[in-house]
Amino acid sequence: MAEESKEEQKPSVSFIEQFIIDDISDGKNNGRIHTRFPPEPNGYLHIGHAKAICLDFGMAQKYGGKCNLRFDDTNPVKEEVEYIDSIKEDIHWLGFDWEEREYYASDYFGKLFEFAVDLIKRSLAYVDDQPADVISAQKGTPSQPGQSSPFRNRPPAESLDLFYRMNEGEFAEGSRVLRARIDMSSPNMHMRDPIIYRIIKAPHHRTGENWKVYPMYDFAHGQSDYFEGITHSLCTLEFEVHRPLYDWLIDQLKTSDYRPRQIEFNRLNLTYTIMSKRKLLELVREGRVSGWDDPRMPTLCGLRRRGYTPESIRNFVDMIGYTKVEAINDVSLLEYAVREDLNKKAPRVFGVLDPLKVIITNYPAGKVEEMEILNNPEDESMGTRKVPFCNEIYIEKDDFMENPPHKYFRLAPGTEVRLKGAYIIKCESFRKNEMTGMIEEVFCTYDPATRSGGEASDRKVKGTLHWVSARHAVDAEVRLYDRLFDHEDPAGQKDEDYRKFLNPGSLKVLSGCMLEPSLRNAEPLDKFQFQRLGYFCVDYDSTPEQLVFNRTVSLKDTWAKIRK
RNA sequence: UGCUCCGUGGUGUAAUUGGCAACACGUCUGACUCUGGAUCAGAAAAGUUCAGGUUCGAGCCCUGACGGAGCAACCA
Repeated sequence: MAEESKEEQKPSVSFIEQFIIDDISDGKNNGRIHTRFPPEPNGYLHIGHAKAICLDFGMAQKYGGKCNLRFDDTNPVKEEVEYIDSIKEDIHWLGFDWEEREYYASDYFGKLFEFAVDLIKRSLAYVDDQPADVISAQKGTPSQPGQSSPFRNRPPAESLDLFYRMNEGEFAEGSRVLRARIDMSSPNMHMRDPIIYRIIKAPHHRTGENWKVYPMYDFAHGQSDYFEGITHSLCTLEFEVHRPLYDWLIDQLKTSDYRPRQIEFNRLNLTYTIMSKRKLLELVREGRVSGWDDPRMPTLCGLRRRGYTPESIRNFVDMIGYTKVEAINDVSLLEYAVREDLNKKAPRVFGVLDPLKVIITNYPAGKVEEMEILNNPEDESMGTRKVPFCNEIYIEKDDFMENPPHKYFRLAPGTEVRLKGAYIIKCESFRKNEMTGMIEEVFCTYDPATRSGGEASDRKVKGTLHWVSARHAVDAEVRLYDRLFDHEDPAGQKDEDYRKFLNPGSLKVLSGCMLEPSLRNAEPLDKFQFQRLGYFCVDYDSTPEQLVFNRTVSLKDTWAKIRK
């Protein structure tokens, strides 16, 4: 009888979703839900943005609303068109769409200017002629109240005249600003007559030379929300202290019951990486990574190149949730999310990264058999493929040991292993290079009765190895990636530069890897599981002549643990 | 020595309008397997930062400590 409560168990919703549900039931904004994703076009999107995107678009989808894409382009000196296309591409790749609602804060420069003029006329804003350092000093400190500017009570007509002339280009950058007239002794620094307009003479990527004054974030964001009819303006925790200003400005602007509401949630932090756009840019500029889409980067283009799927990122974001706690999430959860997704989707193939030649002495030298092998045991509808087998194959170097330790299940002198999808082989002898001591070739015999599916194929052996026909294998370069940093929280160490924690072994390039021939025509971003090794995807650098694979993530290796 | 926010197993999140703490990752163990890595089963692990208070009963409410984060850019 305890059954009923179990199935009634509702999936819990985040505090933000609860706010939305409450707002709908309270009839706020006529029950409309309208969100926006507002990136500043000054860098590439990273997985932290994915968390915001999934929320903004996800809430709109779930509650029958809309989500706008809005570029927050209020600072022409920091922003570049280059980033706009990449941002749009990444959002689409993640699986979301803003339809025709692609907006720019710069679309509202005219309306924003009018609103500023209105505030001046109502004595709620004034032009301040003081330099930045003086204004800053007068603001006081978080624990001491600020002091009024001598221009605070300037007559509106005078401010108005000056404001127009600022926009004509008459004054130098930094010589004058427009300030909202709120409360210089507010305990909230953002309410101490915040600067809302400054003079910038650099050309804007969309409005060109039209404007000489540009609104600050606080004066543009909430107002843009208002102009677009946004109901829920979701942003990260550091904007919490801006909310009173957001609300104050909306109060001055609104003419009906409609008003947007700002709600803050915790930003995503991941172990062993950094999320700051500025630092990511440094890594790119200093050549510490190959670019924004280096597969070690937490950027969406980097993750894409690494082999991550949009589904895995969405599932990851779903698992970590939205709260107000400043958390640092474990990358292993992200890795789990890709493995889980790729396990269902990725065809299994054989790839030998560190080849060792095995010669099967009793197998006819000229003979080639086509072994039919399941593409994905998790999903038989993915069918089978033919893999050629002959008397010379490659196996992984660490799948053979001359003097095996206890519990070693792989190939060693006198032992048997199964070659997956083919035969059981027994190691008879091996040849060592006298000079280097390296094992160069292993000689085995096979048991013809043990062919997979054959009469003796159910014979038990301890180990099963992946292999590749030496005569049919295709050569490839394989790039093995590890965490970019070897410290859990590289950016969070006081007095320690994050670069100090760069992991020197974060990229290992392997050449001369041997892959099964079906991989010859693989296209960039095609994803596979190299059996017993991990998930790999084809890199953009790959060509039919020189295949290049990236390791997305390894499989969990318990033998590696036994060894330790 | 101001304001705002936060404090639940190793990590991240849950806990119906207060009813003796759940899920996932990770860790460990076992089973099974033609992936030692798939898969399956199980275990250990917090008594909810601390101290008071209200209550029959508090992780949830109140007070106070302690700890952490953010805020003093003409950045967003």
